[in-house]
Amino acid sequence: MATPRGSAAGGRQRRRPTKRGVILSEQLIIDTAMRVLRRDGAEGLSVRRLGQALGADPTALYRYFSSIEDLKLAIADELIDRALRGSEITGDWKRDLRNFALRAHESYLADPHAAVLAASRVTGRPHEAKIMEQLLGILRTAGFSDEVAAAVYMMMVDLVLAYAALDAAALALPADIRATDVARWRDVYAALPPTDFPNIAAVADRLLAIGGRSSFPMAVDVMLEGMASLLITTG
Amino acid sequence: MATPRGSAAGGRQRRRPTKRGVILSEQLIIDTAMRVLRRDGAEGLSVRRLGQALGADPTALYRYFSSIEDLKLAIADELIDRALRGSEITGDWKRDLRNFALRAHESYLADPHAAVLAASRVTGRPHEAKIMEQLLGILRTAGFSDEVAAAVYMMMVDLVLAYAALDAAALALPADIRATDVARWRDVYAALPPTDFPNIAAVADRLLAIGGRSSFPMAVDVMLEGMASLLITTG
DNA sequence: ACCTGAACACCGTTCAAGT
DNA sequence: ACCTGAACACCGTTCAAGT
Repeated sequence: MATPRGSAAGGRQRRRPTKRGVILSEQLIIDTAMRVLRRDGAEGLSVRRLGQALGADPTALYRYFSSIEDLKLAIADELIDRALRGSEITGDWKRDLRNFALRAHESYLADPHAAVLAASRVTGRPHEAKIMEQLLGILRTAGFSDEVAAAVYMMMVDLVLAYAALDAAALALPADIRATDVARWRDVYAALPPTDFPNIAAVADRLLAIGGRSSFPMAVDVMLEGMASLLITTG
Repeated sequence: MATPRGSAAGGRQRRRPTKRGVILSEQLIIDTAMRVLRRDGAEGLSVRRLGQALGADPTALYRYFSSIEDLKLAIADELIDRALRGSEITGDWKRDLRNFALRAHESYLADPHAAVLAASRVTGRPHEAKIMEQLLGILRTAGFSDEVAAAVYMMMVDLVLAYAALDAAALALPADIRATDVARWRDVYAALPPTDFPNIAAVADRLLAIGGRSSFPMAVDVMLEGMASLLITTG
C-alpha cells in the first residue's frame, strides 16, 4: 500500500547528490522506472537495474519508497491519474462519456508494461476528484437519479480500468506470440467439425476478421445504449 | 507461451516415484500449485516451495513445464476452462447470457490469487469450443446477424475476463487494507469543499453505500439492455 | 527414463559505515 | 541528512550425476 509519499513537500529539503551527480526525488524515480519498463519490460524492472538507470546505488531507492511494491503502486497511481485527466464537456452526455472512456483507455495503453502493473492496483481510487465531479455532473445533468448516477459512475470507471488492463496485457506480450495468434485461431476453427459446431462454422470468418482488435469501443457503445434504456425506465 | 503439454498422453508412461514416494504429473503439479496459491498467495508460489509442497526436488518441475511462467499459464488456462464451463440454456437469451456471465465471474473469484495470475493471460483463447458454440447459438437464435453475433460474443467474453481480473485483484489484497478502504473514501469525500464539488457532495452517501461491491452485475445488465437495443436497430 | 543436487546468475531488503 | 556497499535470505534455471 502507498506510504504517505510526498509528505516531505516539494523541494524543501537539500538532497546530497549521488556519486554520479544525480539529485534523487520521488518523481525522478517514478519517471526513470517507467523508462526502464518501456525499455526492458516488466521483468526488467529490478532494484539493481533501476539504481543503474538512475545513476545511484540501488538501495538509495529505499529512502523514497518503502519497497519495490510501493514504487509499483506509485507508478500505477501515476498512470491512472494520467488516464483520468483532461476530458472535454460538450453537453451531449453519451458523447462526453464515450470520449472519456476512449481517451482513458488509450492513455493507459500508451504504456502497456506499466499498465499491467496497474492491473493489480484496484479500481477508482478516490484521488480523481476533478474527473469524478465532471462525470457525475454529466450523469446528473443527463437526468440520472443520484443513486443511479453513483452506481453508473463506478461502473464506467471499473469498465475502463478492467478493459485497459486486459488490453494492456495483450500488448505487453512478446511480439512473436502476438503475431501467431490469428493463425492459431484459424487452425482451431478449421479443426472443428461443422456438424457438431454449426454456429462457430457460421461465424468463423467474422471472428477471424476481428483479429486481435479490442472489443472495448464496442463495449462502450453497447454500455451507453444500455444506460440510455436505464435513463428511460428509472429516470 | 504454453508448451504442447499433455502431449505425452494420459497415464501411458511409467514414472519413477519421487524420494518421498510421489508420482508426479502435470495435473498434480497444477493442483498443488493452486493449493500453494490459496495458502500462501501469489508471492508464495516459488519453484522451491512448490517442490516442497509436492514432495519432490524443486527442479523436477522442469520435466513437466518449461518454466514457472509456463506453469502459471497452465494455471490460468485451468481457471478459464473452469470459468467458462457448464451453463444451461433456457431459450431466454438475456437470461442465459446473464447466467453465463455471473457464473463465470464467480468461478474465477473462487481463486483470487490464481485469477490475478490469469489476468495477464489474455482473453478468450480458442479452446472453449463448447461454450463458444453455445453462446454463439444463443446470440444467433436471438436474432443477431452473424457479424454482430461474432463481435458481441468476443465482447461478452472480454467483459467477463476483464472484470474478473479486476475484482480478483481487489480480493487478493491483504485483508487489513481492504478493511480500511471505505473509511479512506469517506475521509476524502468529506474533505472536498461542497461548493467546488457539488456533484460529489450530492451522491457521496450513495457512493459509500456501494462500498467495495463489484459493479460487475450492473455492468452485465446494462450491457444486455444495450444489446437489446442493438438487436432492434441492426437485426 | 526421470529424479536429484550443486552451481550460477540473479533477486529484494537490512543495516552499519561512510561523508 | 542521505548515499553507499557488504551481507542475508531468497529467487529461477541449467546440467552433470545418480539410480
